[in-house]
Amino acid sequence: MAKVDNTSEQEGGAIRRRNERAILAAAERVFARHGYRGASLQEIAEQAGLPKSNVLYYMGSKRKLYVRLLERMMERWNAMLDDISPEDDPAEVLSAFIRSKMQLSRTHPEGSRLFASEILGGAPFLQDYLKGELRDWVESRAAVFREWADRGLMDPVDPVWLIFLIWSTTQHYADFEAQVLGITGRDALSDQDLEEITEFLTRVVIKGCGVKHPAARAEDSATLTER
Amino acid sequence: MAKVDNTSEQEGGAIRRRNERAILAAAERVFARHGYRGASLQEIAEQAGLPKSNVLYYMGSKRKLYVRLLERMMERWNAMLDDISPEDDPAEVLSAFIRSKMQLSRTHPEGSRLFASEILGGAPFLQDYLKGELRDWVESRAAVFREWADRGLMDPVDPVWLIFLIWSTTQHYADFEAQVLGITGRDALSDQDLEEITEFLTRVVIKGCGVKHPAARAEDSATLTER
DNA sequence: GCGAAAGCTGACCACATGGTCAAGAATCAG
DNA sequence: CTGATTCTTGACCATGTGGTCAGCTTTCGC
Repeated sequence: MAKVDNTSEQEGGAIRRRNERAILAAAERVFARHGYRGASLQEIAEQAGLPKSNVLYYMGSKRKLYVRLLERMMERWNAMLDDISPEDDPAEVLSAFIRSKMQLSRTHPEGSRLFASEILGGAPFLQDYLKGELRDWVESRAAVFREWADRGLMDPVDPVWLIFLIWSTTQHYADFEAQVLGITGRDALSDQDLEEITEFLTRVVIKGCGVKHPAARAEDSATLTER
Repeated sequence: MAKVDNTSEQEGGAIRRRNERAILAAAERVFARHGYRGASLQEIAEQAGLPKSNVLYYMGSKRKLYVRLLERMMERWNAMLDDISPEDDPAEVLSAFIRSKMQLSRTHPEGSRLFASEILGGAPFLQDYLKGELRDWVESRAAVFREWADRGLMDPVDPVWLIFLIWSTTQHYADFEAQVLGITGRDALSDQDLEEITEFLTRVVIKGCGVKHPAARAEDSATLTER
């Protein structure tokens, strides 16, 4: 029957792993570009350098392949969701937040676009994730932001809108890459551009939300116990 | 032959206008949700309450229908691109900029998503527009922003990144509506929510870019000749 | 009222789609 | 070496796709 349970990551022989990698990479590109419906297994197979039957053999179905890609992307996303506490320095947390999200757009643009395409289509596969895990995560962060505001460490802005601001601005450089390149007249954004943008966003967010003394972390955490 | 040149807007009889409206509205929804390839004329026809043949009769082809929708959206976009000059008050211009873009997301979410889907797919139909008209428009605005920075009316931020920030944050509430609703746990965003978000974004942008006294426009333009 | 133009639409076409399957080829554990 | 498992793939299928077309009805100017 040749069925394989996809529970583990490192399962299967070398051949399987190699082919699955090729398929997943190709599929991510094609799904990102054309959406779930618009993507065709034929095109994915061609970009992976395999016959269509082979794609079905490894992935089972178009739906399973798509879901697997989404899950992989959510894992990447979760990987950067380190917890924070009200004791942390707001400036540093926000800065790290923007930087890591920006790097996700940089290192996995296709995955970002895949995610965007899914949401754009009404999130038929991710609805539960959005209303569950992700919502909880946002709420927990929002609570910390509010605490900071209460302590006078930043302006009392709505934390959720702030998170959306950071998500949208960083995601923009992956999702709207074609627009960014067309308007700036470049072939690609350099590492330097990305660094510049990251600094710009960080600056606007921190200054715009009235975050206090961005470089006073060491003092703060040191004085915490003293007070 | 019953061919019609699409050059003018108000052409055709009442029947034609009514059916075209229904088709365009349905097509905008379907294209926005599934992308160009993923959308089917069958589904568009059903949502418009017409047989598929009728859609082809009015629109000629899937491609022409899609292009027409994009052009309509670009017209809406252009409609809010009133010119600005370095003499204007930065705070007021940026505020109006954010507000009008936010309203576009509000009044035409499907159109916004259609546009997003096109860009996400690499802008195969809009490349020329991006590299031409839109780029020029951005450049002209950027020049004004730089002038403001030179005059000390705002921080010397890169105007292009600032424009992208505004675009992405406002567009977000149309394109990622599913995510926003899922996370906030609402059925829809109210007018009040939108107003709140608009004020938040305006505040962060203006404060974050160090724009001087937002409400001092009259003075400024008055004192300009005196100095 | 009449003729022309516009509107309508089911039947149809070539082609692409996701998916199945059977039969052979390659690999690998013992 | 051998038997079993994994891998490979072309042929095939039902269904859906964008698009054409002929023939019909409706509308409208005169």
